[in-house]
Amino acid sequence: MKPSSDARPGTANSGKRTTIYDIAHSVGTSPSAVSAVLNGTWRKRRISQKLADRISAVAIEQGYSVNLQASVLRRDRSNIIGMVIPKYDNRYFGAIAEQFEEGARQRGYFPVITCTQRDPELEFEAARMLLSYQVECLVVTGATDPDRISDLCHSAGVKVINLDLPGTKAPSVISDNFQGALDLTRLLLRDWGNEDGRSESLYFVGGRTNDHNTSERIRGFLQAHAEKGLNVPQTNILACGYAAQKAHTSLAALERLPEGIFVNSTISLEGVVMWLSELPPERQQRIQYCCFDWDPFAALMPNCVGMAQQDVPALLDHVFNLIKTDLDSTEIKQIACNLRGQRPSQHAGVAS
Amino acid sequence: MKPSSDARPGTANSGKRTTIYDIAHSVGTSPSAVSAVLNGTWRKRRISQKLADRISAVAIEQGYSVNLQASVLRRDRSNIIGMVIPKYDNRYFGAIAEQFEEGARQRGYFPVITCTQRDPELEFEAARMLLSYQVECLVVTGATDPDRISDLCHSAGVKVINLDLPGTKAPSVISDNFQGALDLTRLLLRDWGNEDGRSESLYFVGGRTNDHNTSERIRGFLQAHAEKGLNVPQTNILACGYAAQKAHTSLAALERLPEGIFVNSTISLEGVVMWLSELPPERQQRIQYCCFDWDPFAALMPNCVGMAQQDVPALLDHVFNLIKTDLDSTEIKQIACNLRGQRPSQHAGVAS
DNA sequence: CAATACTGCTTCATCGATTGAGCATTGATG
DNA sequence: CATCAATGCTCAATCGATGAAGCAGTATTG
Repeated sequence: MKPSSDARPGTANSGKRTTIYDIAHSVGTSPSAVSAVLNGTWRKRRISQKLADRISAVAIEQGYSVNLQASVLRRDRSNIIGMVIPKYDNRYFGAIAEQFEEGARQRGYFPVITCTQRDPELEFEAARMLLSYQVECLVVTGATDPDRISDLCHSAGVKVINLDLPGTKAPSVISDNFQGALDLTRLLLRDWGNEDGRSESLYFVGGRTNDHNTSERIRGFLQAHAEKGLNVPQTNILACGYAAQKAHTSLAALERLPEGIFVNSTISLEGVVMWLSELPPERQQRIQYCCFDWDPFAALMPNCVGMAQQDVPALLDHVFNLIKTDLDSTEIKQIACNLRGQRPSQHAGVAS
Repeated sequence: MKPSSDARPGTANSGKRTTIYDIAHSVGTSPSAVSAVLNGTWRKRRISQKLADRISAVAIEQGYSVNLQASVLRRDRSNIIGMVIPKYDNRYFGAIAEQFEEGARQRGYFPVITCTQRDPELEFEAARMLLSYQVECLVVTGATDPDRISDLCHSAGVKVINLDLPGTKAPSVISDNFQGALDLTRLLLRDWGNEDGRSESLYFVGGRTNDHNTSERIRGFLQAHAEKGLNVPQTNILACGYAAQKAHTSLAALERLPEGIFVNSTISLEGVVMWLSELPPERQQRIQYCCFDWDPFAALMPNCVGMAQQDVPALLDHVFNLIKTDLDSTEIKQIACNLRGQRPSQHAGVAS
């Protein structure tokens, strides 16, 4: 026997946590029998029903719970899977986090998520930390430099998957940003040049031109304009980063008001609606927008023509499939977005 | 020396993770020297600068990272603090999660958050799981039955703190729901009986009457009515739970349209605005609402008169203070909310 | 020059759970 | 009755990191 033999049987072992040694002592058996009973391998290890029952009873009575540090250390598998995510402050990342946890639990994993505030250095440090906790697999969501983290994981023999933003050194699962942006822009441009008599090209607000998603969305945005024979001046692309304030500032700096805006994320949209709300009502009403990503309130705002909702369940299904099949490609899987148009009745409300 | 001596020095130890034994072997020194160097205690343990440098170099070269399972098992402290949270799908819980992580990291802890989908059984299981990971402290956010989790933690000698919803067996940090609801209701009732000629009492939508926050908010709601000499019929309280769909259904079932609604959470508000958007525009415009909790888009919706934003930084400050001082009271600390009124220009927009 | 202090490292037990190997005991078989 | 198998359990090594104790060497002191 090893530790604390001062456990008073029958009373909650206050202070220190109960171990299998405490229980073995109370029951008068060996730690290995206790271990077998409590981790479910006791039938295989030929422990009698009677002893198993006694051990279980004492374990419950003393409020035992395994020390997973010890357990994981001994076994080869940790059952922990990690996720690095930039923020929790919008529906997209919120849904990813929730469904990652749910999917992980369903598959018998213990999920650990770390939020890294879009800070590349923190992303890397968080990944390192998760590796130290022996994660079996790491899902890197929306990372600025996913390849650096891929290298880290490979050298530790840990599976990595990129989500939302692709990398070149691990399989990636992302949305079909080009098609989504194309559809969304078409929706906003649908009535352009008709009844309303609008003819200018749209503005594009938010994101960073050097990130893959933004550049793909710009490509879709431009193609939709080309289809209509519209030319987009360089100055209409305001890829000002992912902060609400930046979008606000960029728009406020414009000399002439835009007629329509393609907003690159709900975060940027916060800045856009803030800016809109500061305009006089009659000017507000002229400005329509659409937004990549979905939010239940934003979708019902008066000037919102449509949103592209990323298919989070499908994204995570693919992630978990990759985890299972441990395919070690560097393929980029693209998932279609769901286009959500404005509800008709609200639309009517605006027109009044 | 203990494990894998087949490590080829100079190459990434593919497959298996590098351990201090591998490094000790490569450098030609002892594991304990390696341990001391890599965890920073080497000066205290009188390791020479020269040896420390060689060890560090090899560690970096081989991509070493500590096995925290082993490390935590050996030490008495884990540095892990856990949080159980119901959802990530709104700004309030999103902000709590983000700031919990940030605050924890600043204080040298490793935060682990688990999302439990408002499922009491999952809340309990998740808490149990976090205990198995040797958390030093557990923050239980918005739990249905926090006391049951408190018992669990006490028997394991682990500190617990309730956040958002109070319990009786651990210190709690919550918002001042009564005062917040009182202020918010007053705001919505401000013009009642004047220009608009409205005289009915408001409706209260969302939450559960048997949860502390909802009942406190109802108390504030009623008091604001009493101040105006308004009587609130029992049928105006629609505490239909925390799902958007429930709020929608409850409102749709009403025979007469309400003139004003106090919405108990942004989740419920989703159902409310959905319901509103389905009404004909001229009826929509008559219905004003306010909402406990804050969301940047919801705050700018045409019919929104105001929101009560819970003070997440202050809430978490108190949580971390409690963790530090390990006070074992069962006190309930209440934090004031910030009332956020509708921006004037948007208001004007609605009136037009 | 002996006693003492200091430097720089290694040895080994330990944290708690897991698991292959092995030891009694009982029952079945030829 | 000897042999073999099955049953029910215990022993002890192990996972990787940690740190108290200890052991050589070198430097300092009286």
